[in-house]
Amino acid sequence: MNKKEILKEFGRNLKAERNRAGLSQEQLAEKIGLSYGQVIGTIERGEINTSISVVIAIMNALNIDFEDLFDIKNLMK
Amino acid sequence: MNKKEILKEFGRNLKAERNRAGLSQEQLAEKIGLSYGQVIGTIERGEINTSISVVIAIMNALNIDFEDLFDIKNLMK
DNA sequence: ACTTTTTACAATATATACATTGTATCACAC
DNA sequence: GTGTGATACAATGTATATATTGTAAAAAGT
Repeated sequence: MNKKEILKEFGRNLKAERNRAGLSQEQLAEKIGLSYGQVIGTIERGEINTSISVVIAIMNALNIDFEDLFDIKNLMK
Repeated sequence: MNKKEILKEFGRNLKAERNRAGLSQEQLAEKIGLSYGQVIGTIERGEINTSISVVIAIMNALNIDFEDLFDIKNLMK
């Protein structure tokens, strides 16, 4: 699994989890301290390789684990 | 736990896991496709907020889990 | 003591994430 | 059909991670 694929799957998972939590991109952005919801959009589309601190903030905000965002079994391939 | 503390603990854990694997900063950098070992040094000192793809590459290279690098219980506080 | 390896630290250049604003489209409610 | 909220997408500026090279010091081995 290459970097681009990892980021795309991360984006898909994030979108699903965010919707499950009933939050808009804007609401999630505010919750984790990002200035604007557009950033969440770019992450969900797999366009940017965001920082570990943002990922952790997302995990906290949505109350989910690393495994909910990244499929470990696939990562190792 | 704020961002700076998270990055510092991440750095400490990374250093411990890297030593456990018997790799130098330089060797780990090469293994995960970073150009130079200095970058590993800055991560271990908690100076930079690196990308999720680098963290995943580290997990693969050292054959460890997210929990080995970040203490989930503390992150939530 | 000497050599070798590893790590720390500094400086500069480049790539890219993030901030900010604006526009357009889509979906849904009314 | 109109209005409203959510998302996609573009452009520009700023902040920061990474690339690259160099020097120094600390650590480890001989």
